[in-house]
Amino acid sequence: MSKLVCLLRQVKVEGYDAGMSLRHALLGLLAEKPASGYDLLKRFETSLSMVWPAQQSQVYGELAKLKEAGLIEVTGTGARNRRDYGITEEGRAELHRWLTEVGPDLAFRSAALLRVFFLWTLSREEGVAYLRDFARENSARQAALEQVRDTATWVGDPVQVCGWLALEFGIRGSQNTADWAEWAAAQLDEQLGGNPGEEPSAADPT
Amino acid sequence: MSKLVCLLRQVKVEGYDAGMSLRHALLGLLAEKPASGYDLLKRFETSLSMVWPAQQSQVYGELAKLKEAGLIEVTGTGARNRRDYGITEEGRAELHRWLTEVGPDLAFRSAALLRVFFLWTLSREEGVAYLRDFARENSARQAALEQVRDTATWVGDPVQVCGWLALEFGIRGSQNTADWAEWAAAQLDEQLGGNPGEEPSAADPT
DNA sequence: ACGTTCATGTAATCAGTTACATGATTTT
DNA sequence: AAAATCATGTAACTGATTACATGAACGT
Repeated sequence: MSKLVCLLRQVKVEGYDAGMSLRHALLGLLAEKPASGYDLLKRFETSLSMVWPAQQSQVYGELAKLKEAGLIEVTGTGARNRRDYGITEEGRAELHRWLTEVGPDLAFRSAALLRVFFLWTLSREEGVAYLRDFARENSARQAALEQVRDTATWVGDPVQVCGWLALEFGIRGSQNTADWAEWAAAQLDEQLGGNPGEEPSAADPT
Repeated sequence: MSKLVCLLRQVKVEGYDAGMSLRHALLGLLAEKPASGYDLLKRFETSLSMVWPAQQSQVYGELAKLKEAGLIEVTGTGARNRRDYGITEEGRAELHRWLTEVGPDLAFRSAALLRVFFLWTLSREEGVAYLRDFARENSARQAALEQVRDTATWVGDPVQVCGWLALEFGIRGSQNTADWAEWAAAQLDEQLGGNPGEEPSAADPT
């Protein structure tokens, strides 16, 4: 087995949260003010899409479960079969528990980074192109997020402040990833210097 | 609707890869050399755990499907019912397609970051504690990964180089996240300055 | 009248997690 | 002989995605 594999045995990753993130995301949104499934859905398509995307069917399904569990309740109805949900005291308690008692969760999945492990199967040109493309995509996102940040003011409202903090994470993360990808492209270009052709580098079969 | 929500409408996130990442991860690992399900499993528990964790049941199940699809084949058997799989030409072609034709995928999920959106429901102390804890966890991971990096040499073998690039991403990402979390804790402390008690800040109900 | 947006749901499927189950081989 | 490790699988369930389906209200 390779060195990297052996060494990484020390750095263990604990499992993906205690699940239930969508459930708590809905509670968090409803803690601000009552809303319908349709309203909540739009939040998942915009502000929350970067950290926790969710589908329409999932949102409506989860709302039904939350109502069943007594964590939210119907607070009003409107035109077109609209139902507004509000968070209950039990719901607020559960949200608080999730935010304070469940330790932070470092787990994440990235298909883009997974591919980096297998870049050696490509030619040098292809591998470098992949990394440069990744860098470009991240820079583009960074620019878009920065524009959002600079268009509004964030002080005052605590709800807005938290959104701004998350946004700033997105900006820094995109920048960081873009920088890394450019660096990695240069490294790959250098390390695989003696392998210019279409042929992927041969694996050492030991 | 709040400003953040409106503004973020511009920054759309395309869906989570074209799925199938585990499938391609297995192909990538087998592209290096033949291995058994058990061998592959250990890779997912170590080097790949940071970017794409996978369970035992999932690995064995996916191997059966890959074999069925003709992307891998049994290349040998050993003691204790062991079967070694090797990648076929079709498998290599599919891996190449995944690495080159499917554009990079920026989507990711983070329960930790999701919680940041709802930190305003906590007292200032609780919110700041959450962020500082997050910073600490990320610094710890950074240190662990740096130790791994500094224990081995990475030049020469292209397979190792790619692992090293991914490892470096983990280090930079952890550092970046830790820095952000410390900064965010300070911001939260400052912005919510006038709210020292146990009481969460009231939401603006407009 | 007609198209769009609002608004909710269901069904089928796939991906991922946890738990259970079994037996062979190697190490102590 | 017992314990640990190697090695594979299945079953039940939860979480997530895609597609289908419907209808009310609003704007033009």
